[in-house]
Amino acid sequence: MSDAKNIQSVKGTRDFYPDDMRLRNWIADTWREVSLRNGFEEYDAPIFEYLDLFTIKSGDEIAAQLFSFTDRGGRSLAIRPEITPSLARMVNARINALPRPIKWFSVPRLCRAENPQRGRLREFFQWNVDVIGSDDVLADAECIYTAVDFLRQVGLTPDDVVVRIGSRPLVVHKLRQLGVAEAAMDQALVALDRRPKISAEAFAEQCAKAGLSDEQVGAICEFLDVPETDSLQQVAAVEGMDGDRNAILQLRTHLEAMGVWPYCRFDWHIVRGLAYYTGIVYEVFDAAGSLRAVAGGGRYDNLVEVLGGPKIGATGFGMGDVVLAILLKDKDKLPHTAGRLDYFVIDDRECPLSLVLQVVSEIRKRGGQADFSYKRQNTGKQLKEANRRGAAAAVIVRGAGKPIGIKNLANGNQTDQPLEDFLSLLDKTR
RNA sequence: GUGGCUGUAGCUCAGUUGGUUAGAGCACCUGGUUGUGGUCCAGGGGGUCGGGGGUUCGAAUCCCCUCAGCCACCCCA
Repeated sequence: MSDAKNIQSVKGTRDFYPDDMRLRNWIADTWREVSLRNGFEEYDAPIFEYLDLFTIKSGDEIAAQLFSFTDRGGRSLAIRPEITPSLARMVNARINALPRPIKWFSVPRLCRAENPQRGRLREFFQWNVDVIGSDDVLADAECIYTAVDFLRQVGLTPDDVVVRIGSRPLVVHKLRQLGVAEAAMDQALVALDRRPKISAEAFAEQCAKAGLSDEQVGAICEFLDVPETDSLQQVAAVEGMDGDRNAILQLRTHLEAMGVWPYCRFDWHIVRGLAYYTGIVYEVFDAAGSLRAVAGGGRYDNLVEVLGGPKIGATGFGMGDVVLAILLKDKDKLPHTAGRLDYFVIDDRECPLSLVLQVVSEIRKRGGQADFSYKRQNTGKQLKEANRRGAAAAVIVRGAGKPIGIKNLANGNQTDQPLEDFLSLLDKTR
């Protein structure tokens, strides 16, 4: 092995040791629990797809951001950077058979060939929640409610996180009123989306590139910058967009009725960078604003059609595990999980190993988590091992026909009883 | 993909203007304990100083390349 090489994990990837895996499972399990109680059903798709599935929606430049390869049959494939296109593909395939609204969620593992930074890796997990087949703003409200339901469940309060809600049609409408050309619209929105993240000079440059005049930039910024308390009157004053205005007003009414409005606020700066959003959009941030967005989403009524399906309304969001974990750690909301075991079986005195193995097997047969020491050593050592393993209790076996001891390792209390009684108790609590 | 900073045991870090065989705490393992744990005491394993090359009598230390992490761009589905 003189030519042995130390191969490290690939840039932007993570190893999940048992400690890390417990955290990952806790996050994913909580995502599932919240999804299910909000009426969403789980789906999944292949981890790689035809490259075209991803480029159709977002253009060829996106190809630089994903891991693509050619298989032995010459097919251009890519590891999924998001799951929404797969979702659209799956929904399209059975569009006439699925009862609507389609409320689905997934916890896919995704890969993007980006440069890793704090809160951004090349491989990560993302909770996706979508409602397809409804134009009603109730669908948007349900998605936002589900996101907040999760945040609340893990102990985050309105002091910790905020859902900033915007409306693309509102901003587009305003830009039209200001005389911005349709052709410049997408670029203008991209500039506005970046505004909080870049310098004033860079923003001016972006706007100039989009063909906006200084007057137009000044007017739209003035419109976006109003205090949140005035945002509703502001919407009411806008003319000629009744449907989208009503959606905004109803959204707030629904979220108030569901009791999650304290987590939310209108913020017209939120327009999302991607072109395919068509309605209400939102992003979840930490209150201090020191991290990237924890989650983001909105309505995308054209996407299913673009991917070869009927024109059908859709809305949803994604929440990544990386920023979320950082936020939870900052806020001291991570669960203190430890390796756990129900019983650690110990042999006392001259108890034969075969009896220990029998007891272990009987406990396991009844669904109890049980383990034992591979070493035949004194009771003290075995108890030490039991403690190290995080066992709730030690089962001390003394010999055939003799009572066993059940020692609670948290408080040291020990009770003796016949093995049969112990096992039948396990049967009952099973 | 571009630039800046960083890189010493599993973890947190020492390591003095380059100078013997690179250290500490925690963690891990073993023993003290023919026998009821967490404490304590003693001992031990584990690092080619991220990797490669160069300068030098001599490199963890200086130089170059590379890999990775963090940060700023790009991008953010």
